[in-house]
Amino acid sequence: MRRDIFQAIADPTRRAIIALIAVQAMTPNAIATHFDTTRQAVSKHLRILTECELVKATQEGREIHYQLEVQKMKEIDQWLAQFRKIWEGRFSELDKLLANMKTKKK
Amino acid sequence: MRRDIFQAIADPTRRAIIALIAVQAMTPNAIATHFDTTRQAVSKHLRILTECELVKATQEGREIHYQLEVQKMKEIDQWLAQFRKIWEGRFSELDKLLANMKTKKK
DNA sequence: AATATATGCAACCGTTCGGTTTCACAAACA
DNA sequence: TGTTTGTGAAACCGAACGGTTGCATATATT
Repeated sequence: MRRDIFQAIADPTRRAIIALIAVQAMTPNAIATHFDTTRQAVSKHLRILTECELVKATQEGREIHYQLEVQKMKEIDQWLAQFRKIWEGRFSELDKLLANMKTKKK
Repeated sequence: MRRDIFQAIADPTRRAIIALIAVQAMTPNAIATHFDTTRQAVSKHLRILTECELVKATQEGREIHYQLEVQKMKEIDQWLAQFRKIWEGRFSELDKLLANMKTKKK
């Protein structure tokens, strides 16, 4: 089991769950009504999301409320940061040209 | 085959390849030397990255140069945007409180 | 022309994934 | 106390994943 954030958000259902509970904490049953699968399948997704700490569970009687750990989402943002430099900056055009020249020179 | 960006970046080797060619375009052979797998395995990764248009191939004689399609990376950024609102804004604390109250009220 | 180099593709293999069905268990309710 | 409700865990299944080995092909090099 790899179980890192990137593997967690790879599944479209899981991304939808994340978006759902980002608004407000929800129980597995409530979440499941939004999808075309069994409650158990949703439960498995929640387990994966919990394992990589993207989601936090809070028991309340017999109900369990799952809520998004927004902080963890920052890790994706941090990984993206290195590329943001490229697509934002003037960097892009000039340096890509230089890179290509260096390659062709050989 | 799902083959969307999120599935593409789920694999750590693929993320490493992306980071590598972000700096400058590279051939499959050159890329493969950076990893502990066969050239063919890298080739398969490149195929997946190409299919979801994260990477662009340019033939040059018998060599093929793969280069990152930085634009495509923005799509991840765009998906992340909805959560950035939450983790950045004052939004977070107050609204999470309200969301919880609304849940408990029932 | 013969050989070496750069590459992709197909077949195969063990593992993981995402789903279902069945069961177990604790909390709430009658 | 018996029943309903909310939930997780286990066993199973077909599909996809990530890797390897072997082969085919086109371009360079000798």
